[in-house]
Amino acid sequence: MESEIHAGQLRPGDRIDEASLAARFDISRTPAREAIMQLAAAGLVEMRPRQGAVVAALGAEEAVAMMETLALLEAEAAGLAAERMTGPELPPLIALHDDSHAAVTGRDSAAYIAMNTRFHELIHAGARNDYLARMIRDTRTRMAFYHASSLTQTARLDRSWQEHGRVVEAIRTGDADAARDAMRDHILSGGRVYADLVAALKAPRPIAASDE
Amino acid sequence: MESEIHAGQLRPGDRIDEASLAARFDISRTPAREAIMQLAAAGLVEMRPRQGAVVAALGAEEAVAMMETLALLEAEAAGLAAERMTGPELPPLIALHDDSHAAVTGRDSAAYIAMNTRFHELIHAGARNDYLARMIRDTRTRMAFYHASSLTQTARLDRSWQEHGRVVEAIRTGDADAARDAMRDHILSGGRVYADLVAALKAPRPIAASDE
DNA sequence: CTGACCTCTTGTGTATACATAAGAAGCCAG
DNA sequence: CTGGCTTCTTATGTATACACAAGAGGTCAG
Repeated sequence: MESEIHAGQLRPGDRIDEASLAARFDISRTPAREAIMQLAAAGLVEMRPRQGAVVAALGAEEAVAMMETLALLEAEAAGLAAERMTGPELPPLIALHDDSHAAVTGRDSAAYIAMNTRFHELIHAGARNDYLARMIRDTRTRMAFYHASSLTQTARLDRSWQEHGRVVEAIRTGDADAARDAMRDHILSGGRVYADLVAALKAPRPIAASDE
Repeated sequence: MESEIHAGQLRPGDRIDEASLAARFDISRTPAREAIMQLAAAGLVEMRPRQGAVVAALGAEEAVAMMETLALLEAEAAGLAAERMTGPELPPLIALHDDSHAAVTGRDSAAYIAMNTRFHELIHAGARNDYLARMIRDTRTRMAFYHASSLTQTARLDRSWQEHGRVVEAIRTGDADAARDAMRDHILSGGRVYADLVAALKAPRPIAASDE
């Protein structure tokens, strides 16, 4: 549903019609309405009384605020992982990082993106804080529109991989502060994501935002 | 609605019946159902398929995770406020802090709690990050049950006020790191909130949790 | 020709009725 | 007496019908 809407092509500001949605999925208006409310709760659409739901459009300030917050949350997750990851969890993380290098040299964006996702998930799990992990997930969902991974640009794969390496090393040595710094830098990627964000917000169909 | 339910006496684990809720407010089941779903989206109730909604019960690990995350978020807000609060915003914060001292010496918990809320709101506003502020609000809402302010214990008013003082001083001097540390310590209040949390989780009717 | 008012259409908000599955209670067999 | 099965109740999930408000379009007056 969420993917149906967002993998589909809906631009921010577009209206979502209950009746159309119901007809499209061959269901009644009631569950369609509930689905819209769930999207509204997730922050993907905005509901105005007596006016229905429109796909949420992020302002520049809000987008920057979300990036800033996401960097904070991811950094904390890395820091906690550095403190809390136990022995058996470390090898899989290192192995994944090593494996992902093949995707970099092979310029295989799709493979690297999948591995990147898994990489971050492993760290979230290692942080031992489900609430923090949930906030990260929610934030990334809300940014989905503007967050079409810039890892499709093969030039960024190597940079991302090196940044991952810093994170892994900090976690491996149990250096929480270093892990936080490395992850924050990774998410913000030297600040250039802000330029990407502004570019995405100005584009007629926002697609590229931050890399990781 | 949310206040109707939580200011009312509902214990975690209690079921929420759509029909009863509808009858209680003299509305149909449809809006009652929507209200329940909103509570579910806010994390206050948990919905299980074909089983209805029950008031969310926090496990010990989850409660600790939320406290840990809240401390992170509040600390960041204070740090950002130290960097971003402009001249005109500072005097009101300092004035509020000074005024609240009267509530401490007078052992007026109600007055201090109100000023405490305002105190944190001023800092959130000064952080210039609405998304961060929203996450803090949401987290506090989810903890409402276990967060019945321990500031009703007059012995903690003085400690809280002194902690506020550290935060104000750090913000006043623009020391972001100090502001973060002071706020984190304030929220966690020397770690004793964890004991409170465990106590609240064990109590038949959880009421006291953290102070601030 | 322009602007305001009226009407009509469209879609949201709400109520009610029906389908269905989960849980409880009662019954029967071992 | 106990355990399993069947039946029934109850509440959720879904569909449909109605009420109403907002916006669009047309018409009439100036």
